[in-house]
Amino acid sequence: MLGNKQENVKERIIDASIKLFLAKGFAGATTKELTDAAGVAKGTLYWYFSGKDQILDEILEKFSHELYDQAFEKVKNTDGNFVARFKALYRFITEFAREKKELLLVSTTVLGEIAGTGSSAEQKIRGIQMKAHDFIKALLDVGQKEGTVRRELDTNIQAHIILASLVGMHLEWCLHGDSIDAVAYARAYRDHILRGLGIQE
Amino acid sequence: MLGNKQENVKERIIDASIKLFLAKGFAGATTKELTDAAGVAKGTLYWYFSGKDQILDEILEKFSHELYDQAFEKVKNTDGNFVARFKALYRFITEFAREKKELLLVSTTVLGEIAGTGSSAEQKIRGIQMKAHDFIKALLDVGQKEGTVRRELDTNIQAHIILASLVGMHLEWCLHGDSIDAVAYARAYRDHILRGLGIQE
Amino acid sequence: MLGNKQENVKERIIDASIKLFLAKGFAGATTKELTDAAGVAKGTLYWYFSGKDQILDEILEKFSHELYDQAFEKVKNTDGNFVARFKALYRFITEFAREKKELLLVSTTVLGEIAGTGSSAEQKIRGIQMKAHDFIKALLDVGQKEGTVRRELDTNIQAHIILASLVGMHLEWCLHGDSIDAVAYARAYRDHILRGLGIQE
Amino acid sequence: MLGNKQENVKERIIDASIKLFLAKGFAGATTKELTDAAGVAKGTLYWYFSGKDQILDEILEKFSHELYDQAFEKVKNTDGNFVARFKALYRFITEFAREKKELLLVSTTVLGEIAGTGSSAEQKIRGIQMKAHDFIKALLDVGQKEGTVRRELDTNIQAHIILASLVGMHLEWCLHGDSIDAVAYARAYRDHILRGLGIQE
DNA sequence: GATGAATGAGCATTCATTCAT
DNA sequence: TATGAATGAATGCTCATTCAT
Repeated sequence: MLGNKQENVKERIIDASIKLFLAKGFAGATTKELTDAAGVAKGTLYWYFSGKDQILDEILEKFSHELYDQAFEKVKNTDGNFVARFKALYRFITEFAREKKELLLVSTTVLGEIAGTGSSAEQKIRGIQMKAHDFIKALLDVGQKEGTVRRELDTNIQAHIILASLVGMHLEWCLHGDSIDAVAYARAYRDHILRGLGIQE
Repeated sequence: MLGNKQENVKERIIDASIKLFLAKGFAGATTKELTDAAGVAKGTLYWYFSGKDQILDEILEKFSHELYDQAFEKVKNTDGNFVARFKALYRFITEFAREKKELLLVSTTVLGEIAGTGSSAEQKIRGIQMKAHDFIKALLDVGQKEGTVRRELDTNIQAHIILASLVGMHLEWCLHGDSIDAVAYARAYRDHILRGLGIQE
Repeated sequence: MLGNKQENVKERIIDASIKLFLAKGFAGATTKELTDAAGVAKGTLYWYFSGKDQILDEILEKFSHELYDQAFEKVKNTDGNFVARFKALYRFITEFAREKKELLLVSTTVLGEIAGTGSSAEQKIRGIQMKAHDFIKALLDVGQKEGTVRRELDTNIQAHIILASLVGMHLEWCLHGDSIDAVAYARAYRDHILRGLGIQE
Repeated sequence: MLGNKQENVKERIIDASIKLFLAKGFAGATTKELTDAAGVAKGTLYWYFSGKDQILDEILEKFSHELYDQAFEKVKNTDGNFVARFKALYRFITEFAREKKELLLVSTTVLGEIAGTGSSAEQKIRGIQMKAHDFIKALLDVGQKEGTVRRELDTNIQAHIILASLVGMHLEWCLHGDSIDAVAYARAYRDHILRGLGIQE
């Protein structure tokens, strides 16, 4: 089908862009590199996207949908107390990180580059972060009610801390990815956060 | 003295660069903007620096020296157990963050942009992170020996986690700086990490 | 009939092109705009025309035929002296300008854009102008013989002047079309030219 | 002096642009051709101008000042009746056309190309034309009061006609410049207009 | 030391044209 | 006939860097 082929080209451009934005930054990756890597002509980029900006936008959209939306869905369908739900969330994110490492990393690393530019990508990232923050805060609130999460903690701040920890962890993976045992690291990180919330296993 | 004036110009360029790299990213800030903000002519930049790259190098050098070297010095001169020493470290970093917010942030945010480029700035950042990691690991090792830090934790991984948390925290400040009570947030973050290490206050 | 439909498509492309060349100039109007306005796909343009250039060629052809050829025919069939024939010519042009304003204007306005390019369109415009010049000169020569047009005037130059006046008038309509009473203006212009030829009404 | 050299470069770019806009149209002349013809690098254009548009703006500014402002000044300082003043105006324009042929022509030929674009150049052209129209109308009004210009003519329309005639004459020069005896043509044109105003020599 | 005019490689983007369907 | 995805040369423009003054 035509539809398949078309989507294929668009997908190839996005995939190439994810890899190149990660390796060279958003500003550092040129459209020529993008299209060369995708195996299409320069002009083809502009048939599928309005410009470089929109590629980043679609990457973030994809990230938001594939990671957070699905993660939240997963957690909603998980029974048990806060610990079980947080572990489910963490497991999903860790698995995602293994399969779609670059998609996760590019969303994190581009963040510093575009923060403060007022671009539509920045709006989108802020939106994603806000949604994630609110979701985690709601999770923590339930955790406090059921007595799993320490009562005296400010769930708003703790949600910020958890998100910041995740972002920091992703950046570490980006910088030291090869020299780290990702599975052990992720588990240690998860337990660190749980202890930080006053939860002893 | 001439010497003073020279240093003054160089310092002005660095200060302007810190602000602009933070606001627009490294690639996004142009040399014209840098020199305009510093109040010098375009050519002057090349009297003091070999190019844009070297400005970033010197910023990272400055960051490494002013934050980590001094922080480590401070901690070395602090008596008491791990908790006291970690709090001293954390206090220094927090105070630094208040006084030289941009210097701290630019070092963090530029990170994602240049990771994977193989530039000299990337080497420098990796070096700084490694030094910081080793220092914190050593701190944790001592903490384990004195019984403050949980024995079963892998201090190598925990050092990574602590560093990642700091980086994540700085990025949060960068993105949501205005809507966050920095002092309360920093204290909560510190205690979160301590609990993550198995330390109950 | 298929034949009808084909002509219809071609006609639609030409009509859309006339409007767009007028609004945006020849170089300023893109093939996408042309085909969008005509309601056909981009590729279709190349079934009916060899390229953008040929559209302009056909517009000029159409213009040459519909305006000048018919105007000359009309004048040839008009009895009476020079004044009657000139008025007939002028009336035809004015009526044409009312009905097919854009066709007339595009032929005039594109002129400046393509003059000196050596394109086939330029050849065609020169040819049209030359034909018009010769026709008007012949008209003036007869006028002189019958004693209507002043004897001492150089009919070659006067023909140039009349043509230049027509072109200038059309450009004025293009620039100030809305703020001008076209009928009064055209009549005043006609009488101005007649007086310029030494003819008092 | 530096000032001289700088002005020289800017002047060279403007002169080259006038020639190229005339030969290839505004859209048809590329920045590379402009800078090659001026003997400077591509980037230099952007040191002196904000872009191609601004070159056209400055050309029109120059045209407005050098032709109309000075022509109007000349006419104001001319004694005698309308005929004397109109001849002075015409003489100035004709002399200008001989010395700065291209500047005059480019202002006329670009007109059709940019009409309707809403560009700043279009605003400027309209402004120039309006100023010229008002000036000529005022001249005609005085001519009517002193009894030189026919009373029953609408000076507003006659001013339009005179301007349109001038524009048409310039375009003729552009198209048939080489095959026309400019001096004889200009004089014939002038007398044609005067007769059109009801003035017999 | 300091300037800023000048450079030109490189950038994102446009668009007339082609061609498989 | 008609389509529209794909092309790539060409465009206007940017910007790190150089260098004569």
